[in-house]
Amino acid sequence: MEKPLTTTSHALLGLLNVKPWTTYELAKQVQRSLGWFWPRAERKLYEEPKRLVAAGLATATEQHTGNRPRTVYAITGKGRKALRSWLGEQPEPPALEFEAMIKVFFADGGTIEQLRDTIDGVEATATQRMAELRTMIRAANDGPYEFAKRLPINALALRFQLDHEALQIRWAQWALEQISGWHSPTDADDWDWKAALAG
Amino acid sequence: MEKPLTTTSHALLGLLNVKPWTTYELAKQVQRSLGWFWPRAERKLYEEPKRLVAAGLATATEQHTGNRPRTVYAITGKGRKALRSWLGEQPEPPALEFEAMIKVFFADGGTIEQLRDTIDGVEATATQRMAELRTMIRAANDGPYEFAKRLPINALALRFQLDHEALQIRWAQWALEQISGWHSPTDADDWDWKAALAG
DNA sequence: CACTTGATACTGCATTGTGCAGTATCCGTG
DNA sequence: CACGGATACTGCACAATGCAGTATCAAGTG
Repeated sequence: MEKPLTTTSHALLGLLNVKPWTTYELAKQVQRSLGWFWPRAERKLYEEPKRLVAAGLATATEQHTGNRPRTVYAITGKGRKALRSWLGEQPEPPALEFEAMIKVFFADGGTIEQLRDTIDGVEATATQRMAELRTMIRAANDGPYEFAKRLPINALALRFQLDHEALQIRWAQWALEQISGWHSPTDADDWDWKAALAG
Repeated sequence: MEKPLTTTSHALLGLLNVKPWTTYELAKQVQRSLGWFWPRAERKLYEEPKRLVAAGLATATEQHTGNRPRTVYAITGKGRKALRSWLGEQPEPPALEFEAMIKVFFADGGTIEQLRDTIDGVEATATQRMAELRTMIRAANDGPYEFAKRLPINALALRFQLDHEALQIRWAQWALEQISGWHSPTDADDWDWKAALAG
């Protein structure tokens, strides 16, 4: 009995469609690229390819570096077909886990300083992630990229990530400005929340 | 031995800090509000409050509607203190799960039509979610909202959600325009991906 | 040449979280 | 009074995380 493949399975299949990888490379690559919109723990990435092999969608080749073994995974014809078919299915709507926003939403349980710190943190984190993206883009701009064919679709996804981080930065700056006149998280004086939600 | 509380525990504590809820109400409320930035399955929300009670952060009161039992949870003083303390801790960076973006990123495994459909779907989903948010805002604008004190912080979070959906719509429209001249996901002709990532 | 450090290459285990099915009861409407 | 929809849960299989633990290998340092 083969268990139905998950989104994570298909995501890895997509990576294998680019080229063969060792599990370790796969894990690093997911951190670098895929992880921006499909974050998964390293642990998972050591398990998941085995299912692809079990389903005949990939092959595993045992190799050695001296005494240390390693497994190289490659996509099969059946795998390419499964990927093509999956690309035509309706995706799940996006899911955002944003702990800092919980802290904003429940800021009435704490102080205005805590609220300010939380929003500051949002800006700092987004700024840092934006810088990481910029570094990746610079690398692609400079060196001759290994997979030139993938550059256009790569750019589509990167454009979204960039804007996503920029949105957080803009929101945080706006929010800090808004709360600057508040006395507490629940006492916004005569702040016009209706105006804040217009447009 | 009390197990350490999770982010989900604290999120529920935040809700209980607003008012007491039955588990069912809690589950519905999470779908309506908290779920936008901390989505959790209904199943979880029936389990989690028990831990709050075990830790002394909430109380559970058994009630009855005729023969049907129900549990009402309320926050305790210790719970309020735990919430206040948690609000001062560094939150995890945001995590986005965006299946459609995987399909964009690996579009070279399929056809340009699939890519177009995927991007269309992003726009449709975001448009629908935006409409849901607008409905909520209208409701708050009209009726006298039960928790007027929470309106300002509520508006901060809502503003982000609104912009988050708007970003997806704008990105999808932009992406559709970009790919309109492409022959395949890997043949973007002379499309200038560097320009797409500038700014 | 021995030694350290960081990258490579995994596995085990406890726990969180999901999704679906299943089991009731209650209430309003026709 | 039958029926559908809202209320109020539980069980179970499975997905996924996070952390600790176990090695080997390659490069640089003294």
